[in-house]
Amino acid sequence: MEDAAKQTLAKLRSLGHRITAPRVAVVEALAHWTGHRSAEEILERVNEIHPAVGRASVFRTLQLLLRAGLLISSSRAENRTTYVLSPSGRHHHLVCIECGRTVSFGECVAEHLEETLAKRHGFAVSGHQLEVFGRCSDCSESSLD
Amino acid sequence: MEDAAKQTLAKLRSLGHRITAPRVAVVEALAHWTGHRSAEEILERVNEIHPAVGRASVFRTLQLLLRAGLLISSSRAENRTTYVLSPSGRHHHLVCIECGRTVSFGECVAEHLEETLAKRHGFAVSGHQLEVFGRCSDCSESSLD
DNA sequence: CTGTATGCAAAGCATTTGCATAATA
DNA sequence: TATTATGCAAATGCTTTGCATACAG
Repeated sequence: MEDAAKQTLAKLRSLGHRITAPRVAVVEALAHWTGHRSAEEILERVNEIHPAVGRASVFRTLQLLLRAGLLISSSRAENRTTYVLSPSGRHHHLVCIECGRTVSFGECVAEHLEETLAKRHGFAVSGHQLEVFGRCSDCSESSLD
Repeated sequence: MEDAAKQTLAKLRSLGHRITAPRVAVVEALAHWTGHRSAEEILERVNEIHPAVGRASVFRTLQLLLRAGLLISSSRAENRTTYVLSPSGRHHHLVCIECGRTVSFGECVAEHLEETLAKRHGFAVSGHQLEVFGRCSDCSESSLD
């Protein structure tokens, strides 16, 4: 099993949640990719291996992971929400505002900020997401509408 | 009219889009707030002054502003997408992963990153959003489910 | 055992779309 | 005047929910 999947499941368990087959399946599906995926894509992949897992469980698991700070979501791509597993709670990517294509990158410039903000606003910070918007090379070539 | 609204409309016009009453209404509604708002809230405010403006125009205008890089969206709050006007294309905020409350902040740590990423990935960068996730003070007090 | 999680299918809703009409530049 | 934008209302899906059943701990 991928490392990210192990970490994620371990953290889920430590929060008192049960480790069930559907949850393992969703986490493994997510861990198989590096970029953002829609709930539908995740369901499809889960069903290839566990046809019995229902749509509802996928959505419930995504919500659980989101609340646990183990998953990052974005609404820019097309018209659906997309998700990336992130045991560290941090994610950084470029998003094309035209076609929704996303490209992840590693530079993290906000780690020290988390502490400052946590103190200032009384938040228990669990992570962050940096989204850089723009047009990808393909979309830049076409007209701006 | 707020400054942000003027800037936004000017940029829209310069991109070749027509300045219509519904668009002005949406932009003014957005400029009236500092935080994220849902499409429904925007529609309500617009209709208080321009009852004739329809839901579809609000959504179409939001999409237009998004593509023009003048608006930032987030999908964390509750189950709806929320929007903030941002003529600069940049936005930074804290989001509570439990109740969706958002708090904006000014520190920008990504400006120099935009250039690097633009070159490396061939993106025409138009802005960015930094979302810091966590539990707000109220939600930290309640159990973690 | 007991409380949690699941699957199914139907319900709920935010968002989009088609089309005739109206308004901008 | 030619185009672009609008309103209406219905259609479209994504996401959520109720409930009886199955399962983790």
